[in-house]
Amino acid sequence: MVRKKVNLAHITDDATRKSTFRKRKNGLIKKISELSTLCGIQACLIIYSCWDSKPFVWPSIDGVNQALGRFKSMSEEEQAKRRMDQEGFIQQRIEKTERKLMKQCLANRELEMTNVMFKCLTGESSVQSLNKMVDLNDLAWVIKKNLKEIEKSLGSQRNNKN
Amino acid sequence: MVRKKVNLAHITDDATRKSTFRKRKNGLIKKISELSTLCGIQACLIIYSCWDSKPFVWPSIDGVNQALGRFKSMSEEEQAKRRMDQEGFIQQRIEKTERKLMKQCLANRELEMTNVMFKCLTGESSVQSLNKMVDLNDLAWVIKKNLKEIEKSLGSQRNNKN
DNA sequence: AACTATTTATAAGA
DNA sequence: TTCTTATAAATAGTT
Repeated sequence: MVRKKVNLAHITDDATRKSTFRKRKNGLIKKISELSTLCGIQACLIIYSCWDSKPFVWPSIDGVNQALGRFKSMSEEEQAKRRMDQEGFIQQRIEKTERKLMKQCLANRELEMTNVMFKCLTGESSVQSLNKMVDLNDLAWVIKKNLKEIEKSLGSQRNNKN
Repeated sequence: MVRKKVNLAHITDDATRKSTFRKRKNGLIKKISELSTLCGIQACLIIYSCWDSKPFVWPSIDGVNQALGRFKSMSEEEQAKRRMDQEGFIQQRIEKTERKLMKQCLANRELEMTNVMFKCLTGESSVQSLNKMVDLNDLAWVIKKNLKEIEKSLGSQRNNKN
């Protein structure tokens, strides 16, 4: 262990640099999404790295995070009520479809935003830009995390009741 | 003191929200500049808040404005063509889902949002742009609805288990 | 704008 | 890569 104070200069070792990049990139994404949620502001983050074939863009996932924030701060009663009037079978279908839809919506948001912004910033032609579209795995990661948060939130609320 | 764990939801108190924004914005700028230095990558951060009259841009507003200038000076035809390309590309993806109509609606909003964002960045009619930004809430509403569905599903699943 | 008790992020190591 | 853990760094609440 023995963590050292970070030396603010370019990391020369390839493996270390890549590892640091992964960790700090995730940290940054978390921070910007928190800032957006907490303070209700618009923000955009673009990261180009040699390790990702496509530029990472965090545009308005902000909308989702804000929605999640509101969801989390909902009163327990509302949530309980919401849960009550549902039938299992149909919800399973809804869940699947809605997840898919949300993913699709986000993906398309990302595609558009990335496409336009990337072109703006680089002045590249549209064909080249299309090849550099957002990595959908990044989106999947965000969605997965959000869903985990929801589950956690629901779980702990439930536990509090019992 | 007695610092609490941060509640990830919109801060309602104005003074607190502003204070938090100032602190976290600085933190974010520090983080992105560190990431850039340490890992030798390119990154861009844009923050638009109601407390700053101009959007904050890192690394420099000049570089971004320059890039955006290229976009603005593009011919009308090129922009129209570009837009068609995007919609065509996205449409293909949409056809894979069961929710074509809803998606199209969102796509249109996205185009508007992108335009608005660029207007903000170029400092062009920032007041109008800010007002339009609020329309993002409509989009958030749609996504929020989806999330509520997921919430219901998760809740009933849990109930079914017990 | 400064201060710290805490939380949060993360450099190293496994 | 992923996870763990000791420590550095960020920051919420307060003055």
